[in-house]
This record gives sequence, structure tokens and C-alpha cells, in this order.
Amino acid sequence: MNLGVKVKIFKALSDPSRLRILKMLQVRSLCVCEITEILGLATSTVSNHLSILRDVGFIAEYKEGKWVNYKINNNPTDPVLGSLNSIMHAILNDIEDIQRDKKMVYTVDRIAICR
Amino acid sequence: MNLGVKVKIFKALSDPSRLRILKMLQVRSLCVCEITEILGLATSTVSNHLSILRDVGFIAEYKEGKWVNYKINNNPTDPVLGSLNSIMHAILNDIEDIQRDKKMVYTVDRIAICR
DNA sequence: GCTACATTTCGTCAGATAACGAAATATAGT
DNA sequence: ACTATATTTCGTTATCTGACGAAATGTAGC
Repeated sequence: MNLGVKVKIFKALSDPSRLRILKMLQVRSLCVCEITEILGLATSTVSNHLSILRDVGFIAEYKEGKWVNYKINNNPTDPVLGSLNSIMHAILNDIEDIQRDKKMVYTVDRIAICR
Repeated sequence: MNLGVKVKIFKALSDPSRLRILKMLQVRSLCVCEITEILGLATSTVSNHLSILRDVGFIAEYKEGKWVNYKINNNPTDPVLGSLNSIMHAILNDIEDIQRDKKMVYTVDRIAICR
């Protein structure tokens, strides 16, 4: 395992949208359209962010009908990933943007959005 | 405190040279020319990396004659910085590049380099 | 104040990144 | 098979980043 692989893990966290996604997923699993609605970005942009987080192992996906749900990967094999995953629960909880996102996770309705 | 400030902290860790610098400084304080020698980059490039790490609070500098020494900031006020600082001690120790750098920290001699 | 040395700042350039819309793919129901 | 919906992939564009060398700044000793 070389340094480049580890750098990619840190790069995955170096974007406000991806940090917001991870903190949202700490509330519950979400489909792409729900995340898109909350972030207010293009679907393709969100899909790309999700693939970056998935490729390094922060999140995992599972299909549910026509939806693709994403969830936190709670069993990362990589120790760097594991350490970062742990602190992600403790940090950023006092940030306004994060608090607003989490509130929206409770009220967002995939049926209403994706019609 | 907004999300953008926190993102900058993660960005500071999203570069192989800056990770290497932080792990080197865990051995001991180093001056710019010693770090430059070990990384094999231009002095100006290293100086820029150091300013990025210093600006977010990972490291601090102190002058010693004509040298500028950099050291780990062990009392970060920001909680994100504190969490990341802690895990930085536990991770990357098994990476070859990091191990080689640390060995060089023991043998490098600023007088010989900066002649 | 001149000289030597250490570091920072500046200007430039190539490559990476995040954004978008459009097109392609996948799935469910008719 | 056709349609509608959800997501991904692709091509493009503007901005960010990391690299360098050259010039500027700071410090110590003569």
C-alpha cells in the first residue's frame, strides 16, 4: 500500500459537498435524488461525488428498485479510512450547514422529489 | 465557524508532500532546507507547502538564527484540527515512503546541506 | 553597509478538479 | 416492447493546484 492511495482518501474529504454527504448519511441511507435535492447541485455532479466517496471506501451502495441508495461503510479495511470514519462522527456537528442538511434528511421525501 | 474553514484543513492533508512533512515533524523539528533535502523539491515549493500547513494550524514556526524551524502544533484550538492531529500519529507508519523519510530525518544535517 | 546564506514571494505553466447539460444505461410498470 | 423514472457516463469549461525559477526579504557575521 503506497502513499498515493492514502492521499486519495484525504482528497475524498477535501470538498464541502462530500463532507456534507457523509454527515447526511450518518442520519440514514439516502438515494441520489434525495442527496441532490439537499445539496442543490446537478444530479451528474452528485453522482460523481458519490463515486469518489465509494471508490475510496467511505460509503457503499445498494439497489432498491429504481433507486440507488448510499450508506456509510462501517467496516472499512484500510486503517486510515477507519480512523477518519471514526472522527467523522465526532466533528462538524456544530457547523450550521451540516445541521441544516441533517434536518432536511428527516423531512426529505424521495417520492415527492423524484416524480 | 463555517464549513469552508474546515474543508481547508482537510485540503491541507490532501497532498503527499504535506503528509510526508507532517510525519517527518513527528520525529523532530526541522528547518526548511532539511525538509527540502528529504522531499527533493524546490525550496519555494516546500516553503509553500509549509505555509499551507501553518495557515490552518497543523504546524508552527520559530526562528533560530538564519534558520526557520517548523514543528507540530500540539495544542490546536480547532476540534477538527485536534482530531486529525491525533490520528496522524497512529496512521501512515507502515508506508514505505514515510519510513524512509523518517530515517533520513535522523541522518540529515542542516550544516552540510545549507552550505 | 557589504556579503553570504535561508527563506518567502511572485509570475508562469501544466495538470487536476468540480461544475453543467446531454446522451447513455438501468429498472419498474404498462 | 414501450414509457417513465433514476442514475451514470461523457464532453466541455472555468477555476484550483503544485511545480519551477527568479526576484525579493530577512538574518548573521565581517
